[in-house]
Amino acid sequence: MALEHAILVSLLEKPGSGYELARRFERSIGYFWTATHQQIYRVLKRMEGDGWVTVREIPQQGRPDKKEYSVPALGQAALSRWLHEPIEPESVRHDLAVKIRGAAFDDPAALIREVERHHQVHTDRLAHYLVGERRDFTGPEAPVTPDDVGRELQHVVLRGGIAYERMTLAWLDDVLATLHRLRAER
Amino acid sequence: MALEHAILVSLLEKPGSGYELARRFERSIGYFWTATHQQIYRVLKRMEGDGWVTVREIPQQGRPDKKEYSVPALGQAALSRWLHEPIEPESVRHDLAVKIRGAAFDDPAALIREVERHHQVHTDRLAHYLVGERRDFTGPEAPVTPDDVGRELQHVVLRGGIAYERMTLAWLDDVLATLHRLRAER
DNA sequence: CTTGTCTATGCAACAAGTTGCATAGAAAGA
DNA sequence: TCTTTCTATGCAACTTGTTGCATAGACAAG
Repeated sequence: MALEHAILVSLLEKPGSGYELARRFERSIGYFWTATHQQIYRVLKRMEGDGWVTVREIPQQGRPDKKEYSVPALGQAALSRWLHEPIEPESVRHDLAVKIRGAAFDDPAALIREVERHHQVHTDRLAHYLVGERRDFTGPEAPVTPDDVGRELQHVVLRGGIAYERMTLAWLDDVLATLHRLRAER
Repeated sequence: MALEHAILVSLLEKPGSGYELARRFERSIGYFWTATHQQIYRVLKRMEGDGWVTVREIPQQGRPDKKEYSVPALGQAALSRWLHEPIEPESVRHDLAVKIRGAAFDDPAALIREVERHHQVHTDRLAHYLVGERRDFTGPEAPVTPDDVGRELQHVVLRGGIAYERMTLAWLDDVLATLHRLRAER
């Protein structure tokens, strides 16, 4: 499982509670790794048992106490081990592609709205990435310190997200053009 | 679950056995939807129970009998229903992105080989797609018949795969350049 | 004053996906 | 001849991931 490792990375970048992790998985990290809060709480429990994370209870006034997790040496070692293992290039699960091929046995034109909806979602994601990029990665390049290494690596991952959204939008345009053409020719 | 629907699409395109489906899921369909043979057999059993597919036993000499599945009206109706439901834009699981961000807490240069390996895999996939495209989708465009609709839709999905691989390769080049730069600056 | 949202954690049940193993004959290669 | 690969199907056990629900105080909107 790589959820454990995604959590380790996120906690190394910044310690936080399960709840905070869940929100990060809806934003930055969630764009290339998704997880629900139930999953995160369960895995955190196991990781705590394995000594990969340590907890610090933080009492709060007016809201439930939170458990702030951070990563001790044992957890960082576990991450290192994983980093040195080869992994399989990702396997995709692309519902929309299945639908498009399936539309041959139904009405292809009926898919236009669905594709437009996806187009909108990806447009929004791209805009969101670009805002984040302008906010976090502009300005003069400072000399390389350990922190800048992390910043550079976060930036290259973000550039990947941007490239992915742009490619997807161009492809969805292609899909829409194809669906419109098929409808016109029918 | 969408595996059922991916199977319906594949069987509508061409009836076949569980074994044949498993192989298709390693090739064309598998590039946007993966499944192992155990999963396929199990789901086919359930779909048979639901009347979404029908079986025809085909005795063979010299090798085990095979069960050829095809899709009756009930299955096609199930597919239609799914096609008219909205779906969530896919959630990605991109191990490599997690590794890249994680490398900030280890040695980024150690990731170079892994990234190169992924680059090679995606280069091969792209080449494979391009061969398939030349084989199946070149030549003069025939007038639009129902079969051509399917062909057009398969082509636009394949173009999506090609665009994805090209984008990924460009991004991996960016990642490699970044990792080399960080190593040089260290 | 009631409804809804936010913070914060968690259990239980279920669905989906993975891994390991088993069978078994045919054909091809070492 | 022996081993491997291919065709063809399947069970059992396990790991992951999803869905529904529960608790509970604070705060904001209607």
